[in-house]
Amino acid sequence: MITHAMEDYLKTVYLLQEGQEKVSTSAIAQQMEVSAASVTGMVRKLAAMGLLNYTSYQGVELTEGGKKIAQEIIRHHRLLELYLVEIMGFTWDKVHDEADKLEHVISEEFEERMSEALGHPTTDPHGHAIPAKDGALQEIAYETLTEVDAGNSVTIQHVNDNNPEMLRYLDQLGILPGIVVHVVAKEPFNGPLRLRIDQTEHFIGREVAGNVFVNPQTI
Amino acid sequence: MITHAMEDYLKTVYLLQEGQEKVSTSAIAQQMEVSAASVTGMVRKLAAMGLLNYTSYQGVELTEGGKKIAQEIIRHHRLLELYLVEIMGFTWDKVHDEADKLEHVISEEFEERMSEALGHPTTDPHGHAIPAKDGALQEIAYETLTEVDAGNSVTIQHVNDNNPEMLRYLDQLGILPGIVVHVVAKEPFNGPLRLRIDQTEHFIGREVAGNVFVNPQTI
DNA sequence: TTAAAAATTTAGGAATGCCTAAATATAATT
DNA sequence: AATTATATTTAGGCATTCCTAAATTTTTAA
Repeated sequence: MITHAMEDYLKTVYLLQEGQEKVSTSAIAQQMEVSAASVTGMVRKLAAMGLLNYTSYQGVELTEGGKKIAQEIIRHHRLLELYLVEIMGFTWDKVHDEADKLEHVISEEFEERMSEALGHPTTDPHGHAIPAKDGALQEIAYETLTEVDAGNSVTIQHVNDNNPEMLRYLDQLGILPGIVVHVVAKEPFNGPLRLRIDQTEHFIGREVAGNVFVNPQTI
Repeated sequence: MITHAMEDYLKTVYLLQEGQEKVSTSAIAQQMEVSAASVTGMVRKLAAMGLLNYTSYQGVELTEGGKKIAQEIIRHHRLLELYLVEIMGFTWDKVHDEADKLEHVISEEFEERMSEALGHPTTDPHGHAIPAKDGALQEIAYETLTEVDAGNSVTIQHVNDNNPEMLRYLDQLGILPGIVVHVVAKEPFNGPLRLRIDQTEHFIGREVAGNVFVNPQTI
């Protein structure tokens, strides 16, 4: 039987797994804000269930079965986020926490009816891809704004969704998925980035910039 | 800290409490499908938290604090049921189970946005009253169809929502809240009831009739 | 009123999921 | 290669929520 906690672990491993193949227990612990010891215990259980492969001290890797469950939960989460914004009128900073709770309890029918109401969407309000039903999610490892050299224009792809305050700030600046941003300059010593969006200039710090993922191609 | 299990206990006690003042542990156990021993344990904990009054062997009674939490959960449940039917297109037999899971995890904002989308409704799809925010729920103890004498007409008030199969059956017959039913006859030895709804006659068993609550007043 | 039946509680235990502290394995550095 | 630092696991515990079986209290009935 899959518990909510197990679903959370599988989701976390799935999202951390992008790029790398093996995920360390400490990375999981940090992401989930639980102790490393707790992760070891849970990972053993999930390995015994065949949902991931685990070798002591070597990290974990999801099996196909584990991936399927993770994708299902991520689909729930992202559909919920979009539904909350588009249909229910939530602001985009509030939906992550709400979706984190709801993702574990909604039925397949609930999922399907949300998808229908939204016209079977493919991205959530923060720009993350919504996995298709039983379809893999292949998110490209975009670079963040901090990595863009001055003088280049980029398109915002997605932003991290777990910090409501930062989301409100980004919304205020108009830094939203799909928007084109020109990086005018980057101040040295981890100084602010000077951005131009639609003739308006903004200065944002490196921490914020590191949470904004962009498409390197200029449009 | 209030857990989901505690919320379920408070909700159950609240609904059982209507009419009587004290609720026995065995009644709670039967309703929740857990052992009587489990109820004793939980009831002690809830009493220690000041959410209900409990005397050994004498049953329990919610305090004002306990009532408030119960009402909140019942409001969630019934708003969810109506939202699922009216906005999301669920059939009325599916919404009870979905609402039972969701009622514990939705935020106050989610509750408020549902209420708004529904125009601040006062009854759910099965005819149960939706408690107002911080408002008491006073459900009159209606009689069931089994108690109506032959020859009388009654208005369906509400139906029990926990048996999907029975709900589909009632829907098929058109036995829905607000509908007027004439009890033509009642066959002896716990035999069927002969009903007339809009010129059409139906025969239903006593078990079903016992789950249909009606208003004794003829309209 | 006393014995039997029913209801309720107590005792002891299991599963889940988290924790801290101590032990051990791996990686990095001199 | 030895030592230090870091990462990971093991051991032992705690809270929650359920269970069964045995003991106790209350109710019912002879």
